[in-house]
Amino acid sequence: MIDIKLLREDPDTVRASQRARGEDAGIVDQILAAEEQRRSSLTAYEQLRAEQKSIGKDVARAQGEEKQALLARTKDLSARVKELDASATAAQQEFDTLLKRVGNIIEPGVPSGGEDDYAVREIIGTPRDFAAEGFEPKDHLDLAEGLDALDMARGAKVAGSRFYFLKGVGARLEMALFNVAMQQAVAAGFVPMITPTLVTPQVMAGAGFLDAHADEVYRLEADDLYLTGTSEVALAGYHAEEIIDLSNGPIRYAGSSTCYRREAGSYGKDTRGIIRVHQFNKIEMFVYCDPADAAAEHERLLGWEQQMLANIEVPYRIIDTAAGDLGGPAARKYDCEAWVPTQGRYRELTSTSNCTTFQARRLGTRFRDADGRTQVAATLNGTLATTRWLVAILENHQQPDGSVVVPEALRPFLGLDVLTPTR
RNA sequence: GGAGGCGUCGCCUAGUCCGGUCUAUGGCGCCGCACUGCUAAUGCGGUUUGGGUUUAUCGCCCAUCGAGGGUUCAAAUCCCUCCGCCUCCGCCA
Repeated sequence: MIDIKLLREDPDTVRASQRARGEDAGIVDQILAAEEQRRSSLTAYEQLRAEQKSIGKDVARAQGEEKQALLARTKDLSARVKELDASATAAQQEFDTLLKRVGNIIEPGVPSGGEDDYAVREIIGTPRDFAAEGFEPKDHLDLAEGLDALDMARGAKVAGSRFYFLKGVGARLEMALFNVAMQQAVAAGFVPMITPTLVTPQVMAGAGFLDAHADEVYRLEADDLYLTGTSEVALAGYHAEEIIDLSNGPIRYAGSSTCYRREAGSYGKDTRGIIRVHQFNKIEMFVYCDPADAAAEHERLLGWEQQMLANIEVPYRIIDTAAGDLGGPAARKYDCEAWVPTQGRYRELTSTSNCTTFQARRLGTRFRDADGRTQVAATLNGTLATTRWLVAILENHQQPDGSVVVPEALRPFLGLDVLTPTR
């Protein structure tokens, strides 16, 4: 949720942000009208309510006929107060509904447009030339099956399409990767967290995942809970309705969780292997900080992602996601995309978003600034490792015989230098 | 799953039985001022959060006693539902 004060004082910035996202700029005027309505009906209610309370005190003191007269008056008043209360509540709801439809104000410099209008910020490393090496690279599924590291067929048997078993060295590789990620996070001062993967509707909505992403989310109707698609959700809810202490700098959490995504509307896309699956694991960085520090913290998160990507030694690029592809809560988003040789293109491995105060405002997470006043905190998130990283590791480090060289940084955690095919 | 107890503005706590004078008591902590050679002690004042009004301030008003409903002219207080914590019983990885 954006700041109504900003919308009131600088509606043009909000309109420009909406246009860059390809969304309705006209909503700004609707909100201003609804806000006007909200305030006037609230004032009307409060005035009458004050009168009612004041007469209430007289009632308590009065006796006999005087008391009866006051009671008659205040009975009538009571009914009118109820009416005004109802209309003030309705105006507030109308206003809230409209305000929640506005995405976060994009940061200056974010490219306008949709999914394909990203700007490439940097390209790191060079893809291997398999032709020059004299062999055709296998895709991650062929490699993993050769290593007996992945069982898609039985995943489908047990849970349906887009489910899988990581097996043997596949399971070990993921655990090694996650251990490296957690070790790095702890060294950087992050507090490790293993989070709930089921959350209440309030938390899911507060984190911003019931707006545009509602189709993506699994819901457990019998219990009125949602399965989270990232530990960001639980970590955003962690300090909901709290005033947190940021006087010692940002609070940084490294969340580890299984992630669940319905992948609705992606039928036929990425059906091979574990690029796009309903369930995977992830280590996620999540930060609460002073909004004034948020842009700098965003760069730091990107830096930690890059440090982690360097550990797996794959070529990748960094893109500055276009406004229309940001999702509601993000003001800016950088994705790191690794080169996938058999696809001849870059695929997302990490994503770091600066949500500024958007999430925290809705969740009620505030801090005390230097003047002792409460202010809405900023939240940011970024990926440190996911199951999908295995795709990039396997494909980029494969050898002609189907074996895979283990990146140096993973070896101490995996206990293997090379993964060798079993068939 | 069953029975009982509890939930008050940072922490502790009074108030709930019996609705109105609660503008929620007191202590601790914290902040400011005064006093003091310094510290301590002492005294005085302040100290939930959100919103409205005004906006340079002061101020005034509304809401907030776990959450949401209800009864009533009036609810921390009475009723209902839910949540959380504690104790006991039952069941079970």
